[in-house]
Amino acid sequence: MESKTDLAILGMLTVEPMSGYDMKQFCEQSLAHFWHESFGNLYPRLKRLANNGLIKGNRVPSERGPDAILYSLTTRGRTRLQTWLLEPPEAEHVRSEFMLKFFFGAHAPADVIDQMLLEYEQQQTRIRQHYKIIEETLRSADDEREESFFWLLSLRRGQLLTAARLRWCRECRTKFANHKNKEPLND
Amino acid sequence: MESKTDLAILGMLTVEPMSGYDMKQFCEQSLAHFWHESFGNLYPRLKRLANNGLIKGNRVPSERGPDAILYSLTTRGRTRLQTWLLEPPEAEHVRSEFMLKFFFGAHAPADVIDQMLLEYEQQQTRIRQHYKIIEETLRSADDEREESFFWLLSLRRGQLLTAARLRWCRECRTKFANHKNKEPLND
DNA sequence: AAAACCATGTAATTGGTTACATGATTGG
DNA sequence: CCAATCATGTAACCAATTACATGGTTTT
Repeated sequence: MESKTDLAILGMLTVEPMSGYDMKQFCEQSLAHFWHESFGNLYPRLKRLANNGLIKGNRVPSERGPDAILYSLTTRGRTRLQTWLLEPPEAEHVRSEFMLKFFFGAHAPADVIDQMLLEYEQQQTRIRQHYKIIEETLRSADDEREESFFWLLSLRRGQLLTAARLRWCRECRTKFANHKNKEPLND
Repeated sequence: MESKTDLAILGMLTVEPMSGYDMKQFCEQSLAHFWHESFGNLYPRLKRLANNGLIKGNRVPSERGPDAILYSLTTRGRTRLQTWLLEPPEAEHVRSEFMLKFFFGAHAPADVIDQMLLEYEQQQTRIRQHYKIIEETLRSADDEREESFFWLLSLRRGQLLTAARLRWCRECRTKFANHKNKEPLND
């Protein structure tokens, strides 16, 4: 009954009270490189959590649009989050269509794979720029929140991984340049 | 109706004819760091694909156990694989429970997160060793298959990413050592 | 003879996506 | 006034996991 989404919600509410809409944005801005949520999942989960007393919601007028439901953590919710943090994380079932395609890339025309790599490189470059902005925001915030220690390290991980992906991309594209004259597998 | 699993199956069958059991092993050995399949998903998919004429299966005696159904690509299957490779990969919905926990790590006792990082580091070290073995196997194979170009580059990506994760892990654990005296957030 | 591995399969469940519907508010 | 953004919600769908069931073969 309890999904990881529930825990993500509880986690986000430790940052500050949020609406479902806020959470979607928080996912896209701050958790994007390791977490994802959709509205169709978020809203029903929020209702359930409120019914179970882990969060509570108040209808409030929004500064920028129609009324929103601002949720905040209850004691039970905070406790649940803390016990979850004590459990070891479950094994992940990764599925990267990009890498699946690349792995079987011998069966595609070379320039198609090359193009795919180019777009991947551009995407990673955009991500790198995004990280830079986040880093400035985090460092310049004189909030001095305890959490910023973990937020900066999470960011750091994203930066190291993006750098590695970019390096791989360039290596690939170089090797590809020599390889390109050959035709795709004649199958 | 068609899932990515179908394409993964078609892809694996370009390597050689395989049974469902073989495919599960292939996923665990060769695609592990970017693809995952379960039996409960694989077997029904294989039947569907065979019914639709994208693959065909023959019951054969196994060298090491009970009879197996050896599947191989049909012309239609190979064509489907090739057209899929031309399409750009879909955006991925990443969900890393490990990172979710880490991001909210300020709400857990420091030594719990430290332990989590330690286990993560050990896991990545094991993966690195696994890659080393695969690399030797791939390089020493005098198959000289066209595909090995892509296989080695896929491996290379795994190695770069694992190195980045290990580096991050060590950075984290160092910073943690200084941070540890502080208590978890008093919430 | 038991344990471990080989091999295939099905049923129940579930967690989540997509698409759709609605409507308020703001900015150009 | 129109488009974009803000905001919440539901219904249909689906892909995949988990758990279960079965039984052959090899190794110890």
